[in-house]
Amino acid sequence: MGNETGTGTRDLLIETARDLFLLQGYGATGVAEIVRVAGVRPGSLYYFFPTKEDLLIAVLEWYRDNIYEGLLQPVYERIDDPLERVFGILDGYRQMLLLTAYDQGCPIGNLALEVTNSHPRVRELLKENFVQWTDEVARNLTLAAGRLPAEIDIPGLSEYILSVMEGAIMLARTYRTIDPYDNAIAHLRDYVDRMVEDGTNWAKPSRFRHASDGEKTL
Amino acid sequence: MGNETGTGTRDLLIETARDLFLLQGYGATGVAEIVRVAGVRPGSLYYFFPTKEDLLIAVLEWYRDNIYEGLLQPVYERIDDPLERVFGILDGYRQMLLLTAYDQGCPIGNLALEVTNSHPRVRELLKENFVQWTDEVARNLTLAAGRLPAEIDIPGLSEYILSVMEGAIMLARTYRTIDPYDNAIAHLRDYVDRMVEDGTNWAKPSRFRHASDGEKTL
DNA sequence: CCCATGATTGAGCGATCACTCAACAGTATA
DNA sequence: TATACTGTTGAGTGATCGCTCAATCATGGG
Repeated sequence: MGNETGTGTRDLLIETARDLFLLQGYGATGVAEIVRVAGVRPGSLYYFFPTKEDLLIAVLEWYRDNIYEGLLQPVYERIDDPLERVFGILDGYRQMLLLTAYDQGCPIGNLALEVTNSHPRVRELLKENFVQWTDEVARNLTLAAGRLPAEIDIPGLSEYILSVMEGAIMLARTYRTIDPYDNAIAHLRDYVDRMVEDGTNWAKPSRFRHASDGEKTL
Repeated sequence: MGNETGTGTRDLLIETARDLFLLQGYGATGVAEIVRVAGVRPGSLYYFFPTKEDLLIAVLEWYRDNIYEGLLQPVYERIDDPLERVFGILDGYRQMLLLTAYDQGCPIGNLALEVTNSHPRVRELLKENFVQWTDEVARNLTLAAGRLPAEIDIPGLSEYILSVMEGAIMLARTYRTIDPYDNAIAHLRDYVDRMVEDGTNWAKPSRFRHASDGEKTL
């Protein structure tokens, strides 16, 4: 973490690229723009990063290493209840959408669909970020497990929550209104509330009914 | 639709761009590549489309005008039950993920996060495609309304289903495994099943939190 | 002092980017 | 045949792309 040696140019480039990638995407952000905003010359960038993709990797590593300071801590300072902390995290993305007028959503989700077919290391880091997010949600759900059905699949539910959030951000950014996000979180809240209040009646989602599995459904 | 006049070059360019945008994204696909794959010269493209963005607009209009043939009809031929038709549509995306080895997800979702900050007409068409998809799901849910709670917000639930699907595709493409998609659809199936099987006990998701019994929160 | 090392400079590389345009071909109508 | 209109051609535009590199600077140790 603390890069105590050096002049700070490397960190400056990572943070500049991070912000520009978030606003414009990876492909739409040129190296020339990054170095111009950072106030350095192209050679300096390529002294630290062999390619533009290595800079993207460093940005994704930054997100992975700063999830607590940037995402969790502001929520955990306000909220103690583990279940409400999960919805607090979701509310953080809501604030981001509103404050940036839907220009910024989830940094990882933005990049995920854009660079999925690129270098394996990039995909690996996208996955690491998603897994870290999911694990943190799962940790909170485990702390609230007393209120949830015993047979609940906490990792699966956590991943489901991530799916809902990413999809809802996509719709909110496209529509440029918060309604799709609020609608999705409300449904999610209802789903979780049902587990809390009626745990014994909760059916573990397991029956996979894919048409591809053969039988014609009527 | 039936462009009976002309030589077909315009349609050929739209379909070629559609396929390349789906595989590589909008920004990563160059005009030179489109005309090379289509077997025409750059001048022909710019005879029909003033800018590359106008070609993207034509592609989005194509998706809007061909949702039935490309997405719904293959499902509706197999499945009659309106509720199962919804999950049949979702299974179509599952097949796409598997058949393309996670290279192709939802064509609209791919573009949505990439070009959200571009020309208003593009955003408008992305929205039109999402709304059309949601409306079709809502139509099916309405046909199945007899099995659903009377007070259910069908448009809201339809939009929620779209959120879940788009987020699940994002995760499946990043992880390069179908598990996140199956997990999300299973949770969605469970959510809908609960409404069908226990409609009277279903509460409209809005202000339903920690009803009567002891408050543990904070 | 000298030197090694880390860091920076800035001109400039070839390739590709979206895009242009004057010339021309094909076909139908007059 | 003459005119008009729809497409097509392909060389070529300036700008920007990611990236290179020999030269230079700053700094601390021996």
